Amino acid sequence: MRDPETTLRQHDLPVTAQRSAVLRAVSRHPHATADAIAEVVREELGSISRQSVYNVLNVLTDKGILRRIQPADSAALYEDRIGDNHHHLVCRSCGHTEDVCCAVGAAPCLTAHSHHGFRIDEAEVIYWGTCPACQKKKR
Amino acid sequence: MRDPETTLRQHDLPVTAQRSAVLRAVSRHPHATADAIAEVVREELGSISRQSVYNVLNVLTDKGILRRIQPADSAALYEDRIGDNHHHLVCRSCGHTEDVCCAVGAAPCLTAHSHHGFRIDEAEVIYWGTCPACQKKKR
DNA sequence: CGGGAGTTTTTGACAAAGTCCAAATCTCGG
DNA sequence: CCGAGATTTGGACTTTGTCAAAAACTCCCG
Repeated sequence: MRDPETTLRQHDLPVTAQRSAVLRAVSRHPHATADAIAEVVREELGSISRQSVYNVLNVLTDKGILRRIQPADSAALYEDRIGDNHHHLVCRSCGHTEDVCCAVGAAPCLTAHSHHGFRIDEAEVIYWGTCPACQKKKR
Repeated sequence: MRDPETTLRQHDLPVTAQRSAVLRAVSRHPHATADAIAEVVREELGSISRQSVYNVLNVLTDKGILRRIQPADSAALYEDRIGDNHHHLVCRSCGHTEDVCCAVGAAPCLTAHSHHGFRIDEAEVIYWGTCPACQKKKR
């Protein structure tokens, strides 16, 4: 992603230190929670209010600059990588999350078509499992 | 599903009024929240504590008698129908949820196989869209 | 460069959904 | 019918997030 200030201006958003720092934090820590992002931003700026982190994340998500994912049993996670319709792989025991491109090219069952009269606009896929580190621990 | 008492005994769980009533409530109201289930149970039993509803739902979910789904921006929902790997269709504006059998038989991209060293045990799919009722309202 | 209108940020209260814990109650085998 | 062990209850607490009003800031414009 290009630098935060340019990104903000392209979307007609006033540039503020908080917004730039949040963007940088998300970019460097994909799949971080709002709380984790706040901590990273504090290292850069010294301080930021909890509410501002939420304000910024909400605005950026609404504008389509960030993507929010909300796996079960976890706070919302944010990521930088948008527009490529990738999915996620989440570890049941530690929550570690990784990106996954759909294994099968066209993914026929995920095409947005109509069912039950619904107008479908997105198919969200989460693969649940156990990450390598947690597999080791259990043994 | 067979009657609640039989189901409980089959899983070596002591039969209690609360458990039976919760099972009946979920069976008759698929995709209900813990709160909604509590209300239904109160109509049957007169009262039940919030904590008991959670206790029962957790035990039943752990035993595999119920399935819990947790769509973004919603409390957890519970359902009766398990073991057939169906997916869900959720309305973005009213939250209404319906079951969907995977449109394509074998759903190749959802087969549990390994990625990044993860041991994958489930692929969860949520289709997001607008239900017929909400489509009408917007026009 | 300075002023001001309109946004953002901050602070602090509040809300929803669950969990934790200890005491009271209930279930079920003997 | 008894008692050990499991379940239910009530109340406090936690986490994640939102609301609202006041203070601070951004950026346009002269």
